[in-house]
Amino acid sequence: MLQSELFGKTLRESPKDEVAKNADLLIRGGFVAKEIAGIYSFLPLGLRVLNKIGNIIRHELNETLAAQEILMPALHPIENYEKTGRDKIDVLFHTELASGGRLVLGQSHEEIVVPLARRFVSSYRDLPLGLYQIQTKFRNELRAKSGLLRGREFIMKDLYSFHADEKDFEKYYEQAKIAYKNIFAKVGLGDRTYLTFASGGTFSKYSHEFQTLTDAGEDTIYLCEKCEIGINNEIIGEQKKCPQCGAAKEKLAQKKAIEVGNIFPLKTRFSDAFGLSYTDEEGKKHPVIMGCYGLGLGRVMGAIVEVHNDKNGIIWPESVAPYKVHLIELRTKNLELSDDPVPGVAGKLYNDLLAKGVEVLYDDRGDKTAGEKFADADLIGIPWRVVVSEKTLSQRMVELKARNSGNVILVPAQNIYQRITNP
RNA sequence: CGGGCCAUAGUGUAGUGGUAGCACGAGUCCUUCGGGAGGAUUUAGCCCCGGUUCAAAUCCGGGUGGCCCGACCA
Repeated sequence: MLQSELFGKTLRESPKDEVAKNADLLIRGGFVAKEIAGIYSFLPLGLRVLNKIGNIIRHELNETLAAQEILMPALHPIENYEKTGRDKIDVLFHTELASGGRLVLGQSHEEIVVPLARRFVSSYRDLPLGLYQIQTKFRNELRAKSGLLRGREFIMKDLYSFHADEKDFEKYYEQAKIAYKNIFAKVGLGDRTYLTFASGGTFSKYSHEFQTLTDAGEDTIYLCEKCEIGINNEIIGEQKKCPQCGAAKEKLAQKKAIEVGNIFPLKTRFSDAFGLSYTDEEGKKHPVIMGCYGLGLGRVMGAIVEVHNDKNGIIWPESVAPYKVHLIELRTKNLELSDDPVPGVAGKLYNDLLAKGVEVLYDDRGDKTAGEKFADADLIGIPWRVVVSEKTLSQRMVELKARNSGNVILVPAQNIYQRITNP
């Protein structure tokens, strides 16, 4: 992508109405733009990050959980919610059809996916089944806050699993923990995201959250260093100890964290409500056992920014960075463009990297000073910065800088690919 | 939903009753250009409604919106 043509611009100053670091950096870097509180547009850079996160999730759910991706509607008939008693949930947005039918905007999709599954699931042979989607959710939060961390409209992955019995469900649930662990590791949050015990509500003793440690988080968890798990405030309040090893509350470390995902057993709560059942080998009918697994993409993106930044801007983990390489040309002073070797070398490197499948943002802007380009590169936070200038070309080299370590080396242009693929 | 702070140009700000200013951005020109360059010139603004006053960005009332704290968060 030529940066001269990129939609969105960096801002020199922090927006005055954003305190949250994630919103500040994402807005200044040109990743997102705020529409109203808790509702953001994703610009080209931000969308690329969001899609990277989404594809990591897809890969993991497809491979580890054999789940299948679908896409369900955002508009839901309220009748389905009346069947489950969730029509009274206060975060629901309500609307209606021109013909008068009442609708709600989806905040979760049990009321859609269960009737959907009922159309096709009738035998034990149809189970187990995992269905997921990545889709916009709507929650009429009383207070949106913390930038992308708590929005009123947000992209979420929601997975629903269907099982013949408890045992099969539990097996899948444990696999889901592994899949989630893999996902958070891949997006660069692995070292500070903890499986956390939370209340199971009415249908189970526990559910589990995935909590990323950050002071920007709105939850308080208790960390058991020994078990490497967290315990949610509501659980610790009841039990005063680690549910896994029994360590006393006083031995646990109190931390601020943001809930980036959750998984929980639904048992038969929704299958009962919609009559979702199957017939076993002996012709007997049983309710389907369900689990539900959520993961907020925007929230993950915000959490990554909260965790990976310095005073100059974002430091994207390579797996989710909008581009792998930020190629910067610094044109030579006192030379006509046609006499300047810099754009030619930079342009060739750009095309060579593209041909090898490397994602490159090419800062070809001719009217920006070096300082401005470097400041933008730091802010945007692409992992590898490559500078082509009169100075580097005088040594027949280009400069390679790692955003995370700050290490700078001079290498021949043709060695860049090898350097960034085997650093 | 309770409480607090706030609302001036695309962004950040100054202006506390008397002609709305500055910086950045954006446009044009010149000189610059390896860490947010300099000069010239142009562009663009008082959230909305009502009230007080000769006169309101400024004071008062009511909206709307934003941020923060709390409550809430299947």
